[in-house]
Amino acid sequence: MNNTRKKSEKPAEPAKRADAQRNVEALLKAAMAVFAKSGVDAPMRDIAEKAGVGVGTVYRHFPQRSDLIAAVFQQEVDACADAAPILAAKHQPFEALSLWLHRFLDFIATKRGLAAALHSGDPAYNALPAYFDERLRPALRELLDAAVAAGVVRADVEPHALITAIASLGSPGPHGDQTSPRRMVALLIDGLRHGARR
Amino acid sequence: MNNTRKKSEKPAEPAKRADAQRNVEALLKAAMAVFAKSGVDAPMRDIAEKAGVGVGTVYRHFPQRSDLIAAVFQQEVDACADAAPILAAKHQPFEALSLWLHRFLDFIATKRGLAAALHSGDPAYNALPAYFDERLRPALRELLDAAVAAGVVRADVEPHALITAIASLGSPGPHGDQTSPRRMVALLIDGLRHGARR
DNA sequence: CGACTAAGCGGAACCATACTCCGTTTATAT
DNA sequence: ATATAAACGGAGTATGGTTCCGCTTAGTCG
Repeated sequence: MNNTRKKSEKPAEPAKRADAQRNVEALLKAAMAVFAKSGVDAPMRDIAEKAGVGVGTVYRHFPQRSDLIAAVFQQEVDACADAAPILAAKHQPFEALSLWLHRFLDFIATKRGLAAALHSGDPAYNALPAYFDERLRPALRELLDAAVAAGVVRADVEPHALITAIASLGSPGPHGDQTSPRRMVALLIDGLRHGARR
Repeated sequence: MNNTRKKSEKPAEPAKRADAQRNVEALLKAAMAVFAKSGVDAPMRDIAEKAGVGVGTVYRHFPQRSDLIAAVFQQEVDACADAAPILAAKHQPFEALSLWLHRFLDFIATKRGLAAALHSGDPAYNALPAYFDERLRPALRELLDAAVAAGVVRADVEPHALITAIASLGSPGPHGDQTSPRRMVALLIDGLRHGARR
């Protein structure tokens, strides 16, 4: 939880100051909370205040609002993807899969307004969907393959399709669906069992 | 093109002044142009200026920005729906269908940011998707039925599904598809011919 | 046709919020 | 302990939404 950097550190980096490091972390945490409560359009001041820093500091680390949003988003995607192997180690294949899908749904549900931001055409978000897919698809594939190997879910479901489906179930969109996303996802998961090898 | 009012006029209306009427029309026209060029987040002042009125006038007729957006949207949906019978009268069934689907695609393509607005959770937009469907589905159904009756397209395609599909092809969304929407729609239309009765 | 009246108009003024700038603070190296 | 440059904070600036109110003018009535 304290370190999301997995890639090799570029030695070119002149080693950030300790307080700067702390502030970046505080900002990400604060932003995550504020975004969840007020949506991604929440005033920057609120985030700065919640993190206990000045707005100047926010802009030092995240020159554009969209940079902050993207950073928070990536952090949460990372957390979600990282949860997959942990669940896989702790549970039976099917249960791990089911738990993770609900975990992913919860993640989507906190994204009030993020879908809107993604659709806004702002080029700052162009890389996000790819990252989204790049991280989550392999995570889900592991879980799915394990469950298929155990013969408890059918083999003809694409990870990407599942992710997309749950994402759209989780965000209320213009389709006016009022049914509980959790129920719908549960239904979807039941569907996975249908036609399993065993 | 000069009259989109189809419903019966409420006699309770105290008859608007002629200049007010003109201004509303000018505003809708200006807003349509500005939205198409700069997206639905375009500054109100720009719209007011383009329409040749003051911002106060905009707010007189459309108290909320979303009211203007909704009005423009409805007007364009009406125009699109009204195009269906005209095309049907002028062309062979398949050609009419194809032309209308492309017409619809063009409509969607001008909606930079509208999808985002719809997803924003603002209750002002809650009624729009229903209106969207209510107007366009019957229009498409006519065209589709005619084409099916002529035996040139398959019979198992739902109007709603087609509308949804084209809408998502037309708006660039987070799926990162870079392929030309026109090409994709053409493909979709070819798909409609597959399995036709004759 | 001219006066009257209120609907309608325009845009200055106000307010909220993104983003910038720069004097001050402070972590770190020597 | 001192130097120094990175980092900080928040006042300041720019932009755009929304309100308010004195002025204009369409429609009416004598």
